[in-house]
This record gives sequence, structure tokens and C-alpha cells, in this order.
Amino acid sequence: MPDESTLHNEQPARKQQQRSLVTQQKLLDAAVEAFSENGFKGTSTRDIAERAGVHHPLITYHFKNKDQLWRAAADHIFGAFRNALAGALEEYKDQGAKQRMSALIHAYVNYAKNQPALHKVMVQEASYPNPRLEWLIDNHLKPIFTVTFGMIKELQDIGVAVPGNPALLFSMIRLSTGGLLALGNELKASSGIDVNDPETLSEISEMIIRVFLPGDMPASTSESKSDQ
Amino acid sequence: MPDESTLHNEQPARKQQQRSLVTQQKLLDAAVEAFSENGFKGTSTRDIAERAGVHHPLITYHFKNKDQLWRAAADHIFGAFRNALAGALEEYKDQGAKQRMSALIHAYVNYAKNQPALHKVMVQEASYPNPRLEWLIDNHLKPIFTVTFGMIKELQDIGVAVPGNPALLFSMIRLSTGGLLALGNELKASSGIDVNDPETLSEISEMIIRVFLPGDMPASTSESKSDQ
DNA sequence: CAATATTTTTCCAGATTGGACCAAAACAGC
DNA sequence: GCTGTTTTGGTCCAATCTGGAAAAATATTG
Repeated sequence: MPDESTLHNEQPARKQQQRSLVTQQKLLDAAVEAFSENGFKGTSTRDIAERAGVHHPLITYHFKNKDQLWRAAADHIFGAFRNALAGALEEYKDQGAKQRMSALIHAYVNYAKNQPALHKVMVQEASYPNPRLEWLIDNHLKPIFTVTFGMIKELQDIGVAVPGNPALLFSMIRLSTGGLLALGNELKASSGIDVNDPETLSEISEMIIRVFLPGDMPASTSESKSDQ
Repeated sequence: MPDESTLHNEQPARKQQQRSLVTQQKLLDAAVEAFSENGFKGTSTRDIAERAGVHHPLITYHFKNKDQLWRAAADHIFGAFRNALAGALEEYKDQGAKQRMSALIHAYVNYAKNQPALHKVMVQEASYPNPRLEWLIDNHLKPIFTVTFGMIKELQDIGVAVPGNPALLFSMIRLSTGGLLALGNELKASSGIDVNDPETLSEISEMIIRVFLPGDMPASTSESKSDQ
């Protein structure tokens, strides 16, 4: 089973055209937006096609059906998300554990700002047991969690992260990150917080680090640790 | 404009019957569940009536229309939520600031466990600007926030809460609380965490307090504060 | 028993649903 | 250029669902 984002191609005797990729992209973006606003059930394929500025039968052509479109849309944002996290980890791979986790949090916040749908879709699907939730967990969440749980544990061992169940702690971190940006409209109206302001954004990252990773990194060779 | 949860009664020449209250309650519970799962647009009045085990024209009779039903349902859960918080504050009104905030967090967690719809509805409505969001903010969120912001500030001043924008800090607290319980299905499947387990529940509360309110209360008269 | 409150049943007209179908157009490869 | 494939445009469909209206039947109150 080859990994194809567009499932209708079985034996592409001729290569895919450019305009085809464009409409797929437009449909994916529109699908992400629509699904994140109204959930799977509350979104119609026609709504998605309209947002994409595309005739609705093209959804059938490119993605077979609504369910496949949802999965492709989820791959679209969660795949990019995982890449963003992996990139941040790669960039800081030679740094200390706290630095790496901080980089992860910054990457998370930045991604969530541009793509608040990430968190909305998760809440939507976690609302009630359904096959899409299982699929999301197996294909996108677990791979992230296995990595981050290990990092959290390490940080707890060296006294940087607050002790307690690592899974719980990480969930609080991702909620404080993705959830905060998903509530953008509400925060603006209820507290005057503008999550699109770059300063607010870095304030959020810094606050999360301050709260969840309060400890200092232990000196690698021999150094006093009281550098507050 | 009298404050009536059932807007169809204008001049009740005769008192409301018991069975009427029962069906209203059933409809409200069903509405909360349905709206939290599928959002406002994704929920049909017929779906709500079915969940309530009631004929759907009764919605028109009791709540006039879908929009009024949504508002009544929101009043139903957010009103009870505010009462739960106020009750906790009242009970601990003679205690110190950290104790009061801790009581608030415990109450929040317990309420969110029984009513995860609270957070789901908020995320649903904050997804895109809409009149229901404004209504929710003005009628239910702001009253809570004005109280809690003050408490957070006080806790920051005495070094118990982490410094930073109080509104941001409080949002992180409520996300770590309500959001965590709204993700119950996901946490179970992805991390094996059962948010219905009482022990897990108190672990959540304790962790939130440990993370967001790490400082000790200063001694009231004269006492060393270095008790780590 | 009479008046009112509540529920039941039936109906509607219209919109929306996901998807099928085929002819036209755009494109890739030769 | 020509040819065959890919992609799109336009149309249609049958089924379901939509919120709500209306009137008849029942239950409850006073």
C-alpha cells in the first residue's frame, strides 16, 4: 500500500498536472478551515468547495469522498506540524534538554498561531468516540507523544520540569499552547489579548516555559546552579 | 425584561406543570450534549429531541427556536458552573489566597469532569466570530474573569503565582483544567489516562496547583519563607 | 367541570445532503 | 501538431433533513 495523499490515483499512466495540485491544495486548506469551524458532521462538501472556489464534484474526483478528504486534511496540518517540531528538535539537537524543550514549545506556539485548526480539530474529534479520533491518535498523536514523554521524563529527572505523570504534564503544556491560540477570538473579546501580536506570542512561549520548566539546567561539569 | 429561562411564557395565567419542567430539563441536557459534540450548526433540533426522548415540536413550544434553546442550554451549564465556583469561594472565604485559589481549581476540575461540555462549547463557539460567542463572553465569562484576574494578581504580588500577564496565566489554568477533561476520550486512547478515575482527578488538580501556584504563602506575622 | 397547559400527530415547502454522470476543455507525451 | 489522458464544468438525482406551522388529543389545574 503506497503512501498516496490522493487516493484516486491507482496507476498514473501520465504525471499529475500542476493545476490539479493547486486545486487539491485549495481544497485541503478550505477543508481544514471548514472542519475546524463546524466539525466533521457540521461541514458539507459543498461548503468546502465554495470556500476553495472550486466546483464541488472535484472533491469526489480528487479525494473520493468526504471521509477521505477529512483524512487528507488532517494529514495536511498534522504532518506539517510534526515536521515543524522535528525541525526544531533537529536544530537544537546539540543543546541541553531544557533548550530543546523550549525550542519545541516555541515551534508549537508559532505553528498553532498560523494553524489554530490543529487544536480545534482535536477537540472536535475527541468530543465523542469515533473512528477518526482513533485514526488521528494512531497516525499523528502517538508518534509525537512517544518522543515528548521521554523528554519530559528526562527533564523531571534533572529537576527542570515539575514532577508528576509525564503524560498529564505534557497534555497541560499542549493545551496551554494550542488551546490558547485556538481561543484567539475569545481572548481578544474577553481579555483584550491579541494572540496575533508577536510580542504576545513570545510572552506566551516564555510563560509556558517559566511555568512548566521552572528549574535550571544542572551544570555539566562543575558549576554553581544558583543562577536566577 | 424579566429573567426567564423559558421565554415562551409571557403571562402564565396558570402555574407551570411539573411534567413541563421535566421535559425542559431533558431538552436542556440533550441540547448541551448535542451542541458540545457537533457544534451549533452541526446540531439539528430533531437530534436534540431524539436524545431527550421527546417529540421535536416541543422545542418550539418550550424554547421558541434553536437559537433560544442554545442560549438556555448555555445558561444551564455556565450558570451552574459559576455557582460551583462561587460556592467554593464562599466555603474558603476565611482562608488564605492560595487556599482559595486551590479550592477554585478543585471545583473547576470536578465540575469539568461531570460537564466537559463546558469547555467544548467554548472552543466550538470561539472557532469563528459569531453572536453567540459575544453573548457567552458578556453573560458568563467576563463575570468569572473579573474575579479571578484579581485573585491571580494578588497571588502574583505575594509570590505564590508565576509572574506575567494575569489574563494569560488564568487562561492557561482554565485550559489545563477544562481542556484536559474535554479531551477525555483522546487521553484514554493516546496515553491511557482515565479522567474518570478519582485519583487521576485529584492528581490533575494537585499538578495544576503545583505548576501554576508554586510559591508558599508568606507567613502572616513573622516566619521564614524558605520552606522548600 | 371548564379552562388552560402540554403533548401528540401530521404536514410542509424548501434547502441540503453526498454522490453519479458525461461532455467540454486543458494538458502531457510523442 | 496530434492523440489520448487528465482535469474540469455543468447538470442531475434521489434521499434525507431542515426549522417550523397547525390542529387535534390529552393531561392538569383550579
